Amino acid sequence: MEAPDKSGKVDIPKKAIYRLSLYHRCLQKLHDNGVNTVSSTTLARAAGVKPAQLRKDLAYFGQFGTRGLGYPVEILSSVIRESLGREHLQPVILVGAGNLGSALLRYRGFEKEGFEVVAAFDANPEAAIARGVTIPVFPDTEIEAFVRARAVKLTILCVPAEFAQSVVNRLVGSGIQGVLNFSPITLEVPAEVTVNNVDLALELEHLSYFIR
Amino acid sequence: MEAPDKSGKVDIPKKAIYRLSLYHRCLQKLHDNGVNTVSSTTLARAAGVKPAQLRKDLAYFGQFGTRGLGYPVEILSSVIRESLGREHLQPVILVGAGNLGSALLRYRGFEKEGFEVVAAFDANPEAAIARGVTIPVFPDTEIEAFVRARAVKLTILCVPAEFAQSVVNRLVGSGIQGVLNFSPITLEVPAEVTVNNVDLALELEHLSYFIR
DNA sequence: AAGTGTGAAAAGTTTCACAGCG
DNA sequence: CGCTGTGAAACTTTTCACACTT
Repeated sequence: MEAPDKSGKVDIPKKAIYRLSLYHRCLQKLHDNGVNTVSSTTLARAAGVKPAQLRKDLAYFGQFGTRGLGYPVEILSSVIRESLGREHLQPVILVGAGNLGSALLRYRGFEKEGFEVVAAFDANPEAAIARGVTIPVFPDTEIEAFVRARAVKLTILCVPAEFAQSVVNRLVGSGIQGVLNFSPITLEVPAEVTVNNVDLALELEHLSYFIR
Repeated sequence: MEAPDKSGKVDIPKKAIYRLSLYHRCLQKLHDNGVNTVSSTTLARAAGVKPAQLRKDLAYFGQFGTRGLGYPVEILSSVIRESLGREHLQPVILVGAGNLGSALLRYRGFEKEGFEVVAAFDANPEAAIARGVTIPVFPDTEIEAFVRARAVKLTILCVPAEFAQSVVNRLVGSGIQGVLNFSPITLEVPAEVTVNNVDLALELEHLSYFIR
């Protein structure tokens, strides 16, 4: 009964999609522990949300539970995986392999969750390689060719703030559709491109408001 | 006329507080460029929000603008700074100086925004020091004594997921009130402690939903 | 008995539109 | 005239409460 929105997807709260990733991770953990079935109460506690919210979030995608019993861990996990568009391995590139960028490359957090960082780009590839980065690092002039050739859609952006907008313009022009932006700057992109900002100093500043 | 809530603060949307940090940063940039006065339209564009929202957000804290003219950059900047509790330099510690943690230490993003990371703690301080960290790195057994002695209220947490909860318990027990958590896990803390999660893999997963 | 699925109410947030001030 | 400050409307998201299923 719901009308699809302009992008062709039904109306699902944006925050629900964030939580879906959270549920997905919790389900994987349960699966690793050999759990087959989980109730909304238990899964919600693991994810740090209320049971009613979890049930409502899942209901946006269908009916997966059994009344009186709970949700089948493995099935629910695949359903979420599919809903998030994670059935296929997504190649990701990283642009700006300075201090933060090269640390993210050495950090295995992305691989653990099933993303493959296939290449990095920097104005000075040698410096990044010297920092102990093991994946290929190319000069930033090669971004466009690589993104087009490999049809890369996701990028992690760690360049200094003053270069971020011009780099993102080039990325978008080459076909990038999602940007995980670590530069403390508001990026301007076309509506069809999604930007997620991770602004570390901002997060600290936000915290400082709450510490009485 | 507004009733204060339990914590003694008036009812301000949580998201407005996030945006306040954003405005603060934009104002500093304007100030550096010698701008004295700014309209809601201009400042809102810089911050990536709508003018009406900016005005509403500022109105939660008082009346700072001049009708027909705009806002005084320097005054507004200090007012926000004060509202956020940033008048005084806040000491911050970092726990878990592994790959990601030591990168954050070398990265100067926090200092640039006026936070001083005064010490780091790790199970293996030598390894962190070998990674080129220049601020003091202590064994994690010394966390409690340090936090109490220096009255540290903010911490950046970068320990592996399996240790995060027990470390945060110790931090909270020592008086920490704000945690910037990089571990991909839901932390349980008392209500008076604020946790901000930065979950890198989750952000990527969230993006992958939006790339068609 | 246990636990999902869901309408409807409540709460929270954003946007509008315009009165009013400098 | 230009631009702020703000009530009221619109919209979004969360929570409740209970009918319903296994």
